[in-house]
Amino acid sequence: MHKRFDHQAIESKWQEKWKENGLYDAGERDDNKEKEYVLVEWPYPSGNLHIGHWYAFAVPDIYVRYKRMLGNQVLYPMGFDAFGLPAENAAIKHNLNPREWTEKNIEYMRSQLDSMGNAFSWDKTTSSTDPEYYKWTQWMFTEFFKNDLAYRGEAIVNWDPIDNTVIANEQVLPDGTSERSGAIVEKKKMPQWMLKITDFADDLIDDLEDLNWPEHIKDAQRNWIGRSEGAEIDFELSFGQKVTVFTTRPDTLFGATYMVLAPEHELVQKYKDDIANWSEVEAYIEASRQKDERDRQDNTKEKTGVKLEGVSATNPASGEEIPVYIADYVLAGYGTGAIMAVPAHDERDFAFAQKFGIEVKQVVAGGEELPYAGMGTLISSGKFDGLSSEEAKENIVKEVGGRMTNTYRLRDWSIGRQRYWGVPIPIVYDPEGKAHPVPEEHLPWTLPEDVDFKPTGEAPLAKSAELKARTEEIFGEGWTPEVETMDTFVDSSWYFLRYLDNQNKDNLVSPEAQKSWMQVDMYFGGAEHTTMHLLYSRFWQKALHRLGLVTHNEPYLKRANHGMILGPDGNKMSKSKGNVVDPDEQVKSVGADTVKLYLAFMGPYEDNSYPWDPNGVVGLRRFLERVYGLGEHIAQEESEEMTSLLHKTIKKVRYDIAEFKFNTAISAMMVYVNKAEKENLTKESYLTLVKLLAPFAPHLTEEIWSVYDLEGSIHSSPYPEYDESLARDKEVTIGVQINGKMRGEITLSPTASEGEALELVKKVDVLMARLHQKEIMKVIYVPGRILNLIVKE
RNA sequence: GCCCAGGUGGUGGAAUCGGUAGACACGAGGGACUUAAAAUCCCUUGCCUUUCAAACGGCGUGCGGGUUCAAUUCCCGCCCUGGGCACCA
Repeated sequence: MHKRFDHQAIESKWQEKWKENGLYDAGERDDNKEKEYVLVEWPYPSGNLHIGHWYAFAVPDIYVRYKRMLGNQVLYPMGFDAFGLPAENAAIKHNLNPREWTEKNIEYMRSQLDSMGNAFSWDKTTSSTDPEYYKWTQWMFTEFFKNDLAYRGEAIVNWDPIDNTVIANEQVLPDGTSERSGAIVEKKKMPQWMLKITDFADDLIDDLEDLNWPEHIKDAQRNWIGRSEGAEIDFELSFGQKVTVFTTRPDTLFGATYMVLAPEHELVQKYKDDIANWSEVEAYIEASRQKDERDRQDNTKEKTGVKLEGVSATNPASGEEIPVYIADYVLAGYGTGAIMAVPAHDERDFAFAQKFGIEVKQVVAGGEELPYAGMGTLISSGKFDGLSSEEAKENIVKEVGGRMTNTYRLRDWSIGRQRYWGVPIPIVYDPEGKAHPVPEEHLPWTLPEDVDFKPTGEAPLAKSAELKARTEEIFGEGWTPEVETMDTFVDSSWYFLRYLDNQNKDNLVSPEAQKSWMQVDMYFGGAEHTTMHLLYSRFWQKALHRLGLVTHNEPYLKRANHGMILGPDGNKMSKSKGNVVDPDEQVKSVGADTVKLYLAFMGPYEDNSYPWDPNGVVGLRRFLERVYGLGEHIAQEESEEMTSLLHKTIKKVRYDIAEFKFNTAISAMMVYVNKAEKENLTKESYLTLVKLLAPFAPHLTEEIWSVYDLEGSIHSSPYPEYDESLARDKEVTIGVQINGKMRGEITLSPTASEGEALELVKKVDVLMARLHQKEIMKVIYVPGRILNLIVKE
């Protein structure tokens, strides 16, 4: 019989008590305890908690509580990533200040987060919009500026015409639309604040080696950074100018029969007087500029380009004169923006050469037909004939005075945003237009309030009289403020540091606090951050480390991505589809413990999506009621099997939590409860079960703990240990195969001998009938696993 | 095209080292209790053949091969789904 409990009364009662006692505060670091820093991605305060937040915060809480009960001092902080466009857009819509809107949301979300009953270290909380937080965001930016890691550069940027702002490469989706607004991204050339993430490209790849991250996440980062190993080689143009190309295949240099410059290549404009067909060339440049990024990247389209009449280049290996083209299949932003084209050994060059009637010269023997892009033996390459591609590479580069080098897909991170609700970039310009960092004494360089922030494409801070006056007052007449704000990914690139020392007025984080808590031991978060947040924050930490501002070179030791909770129909939850599951309603009807337990039970906590099943939730509620009702099965004694099963269960639950396999941990406890209900169990065993369940259902277990009048909180009690000898089976049932087919089973000690096993077979009629008058040729016996009898048919 | 992850009952999933495939939960079917319904309890539930019932029958972890006494697990070749990258030289 299930025993119902009043989850609303129980949950609010314990949540209040825990809060009163500060039970989960991280507190002062106690060096007698091992530390564990568990991080989850801080939420944007949209004003309403959704089921994804539950999945992201309540399930890791199982691990957090488990670690606490193991005796670790655990830091499990929560804060708010509160700058960004939604607040600004909501403020425009409701005609109020983004700060008001944000603060109201934070307050409300805080109460929703409390209803989860998680063991958050609220004493360490912070918010990106708190001036005491963004003061340090700005300070680090000025340090980067002083050390050439932040710079103002003319760059081709991604312009989002809906949000009216620049966005970073990482924020453009593969289909050329904006990750935020969905707008088709336009390319614009404009001055931009950039961070030199490319300086760390090699470190960002190489240091992955030592991280305990899933391989697929590392792969995705390596891919994103896109290191390719090759060489830079100089070609001389007919009017004496040198052009450098990048190639991964210097071994094919003798086969380079033409050269291509990107339409945006600076030399094209510079030497327009030398180009005989300039008007045609100019028209092509204009046309390719008009194409949006999607068209330009569509490699299924026919190649286009224009020959630069009157211009030629010299192949430095063969000495041959070769024609020069501009074509938009060569990208200005990658490599050197110029290529040597080898039609015989590159598919794209081949297609282009076919169309324009350019010579195809094979220099690598290998494939049956051209173009052949593989490696092979060199031919028609002068003194290099007969060498393998690999051998030839460096030799040829040396011969022509080139240099081996790497190039990367990764671009510097553009962080300037032409919007209001963000961290002001702490830069002022002197009357000559030179940029200066705002000195530390004037930080935080506050976000002005006197701004009409409706998006016009122009940065809203430009309209602030206060900011302008402030700048002139501090720096002098004619000085002007920078009016852009920072990408919100900057805010979240270092929040894990501020949590450690959230009250520190003199430093972003003290070395002592870092020594106590760094690095993040376990970082749970969404898969969508693999090439954005995770890459940015690794860069940030490395940049700080290079400047000697932090103690560690990498922020996160271990990482697990989780997936998404889908609507009951299997689709992504959305208001328009009407498939949104409201966690508040669920908490009200079945309770926080049940919601958490259900989310943990759906499947392993990994990058996989699960549909919400309204019936499934009920099953977990039933389980909790059975645990609650199990108190009525308490007896003076219990069977040996019950004791053994308990120890097996403890072993499995401990193992599974450590592996984030919360689903099988729960099912193991279900198995135990199912059996205990049919028999009896001692009070001691019952309370052991309750402790085992405590990380999964913190409210109900605390309630049961108090009913039995036990000291303190269950969540401060030690997690159950198991006795290996009791957890071991005395008897096991194993399968018996005849010629590899399962034909029966026998029950015996896991250490029984082969002879004993064969004796037992004789007692099984079914098996004996099969074996009748047959000779056993071979016996395979794996104790505790299988008995396989090979007979002559 | 390249890189990564995955494909198991009606559903979510389990099988930790190559050793009884389908734990646990949901759903479904049958029964008990009830005036009735809900809740709860008990039984059945991978598929197929034959059967009153069944099995000591056959099949079965995307498909086709292979290794092995034994394969969801290892190897080779495919197909499909999801994710990342992509005119990146």
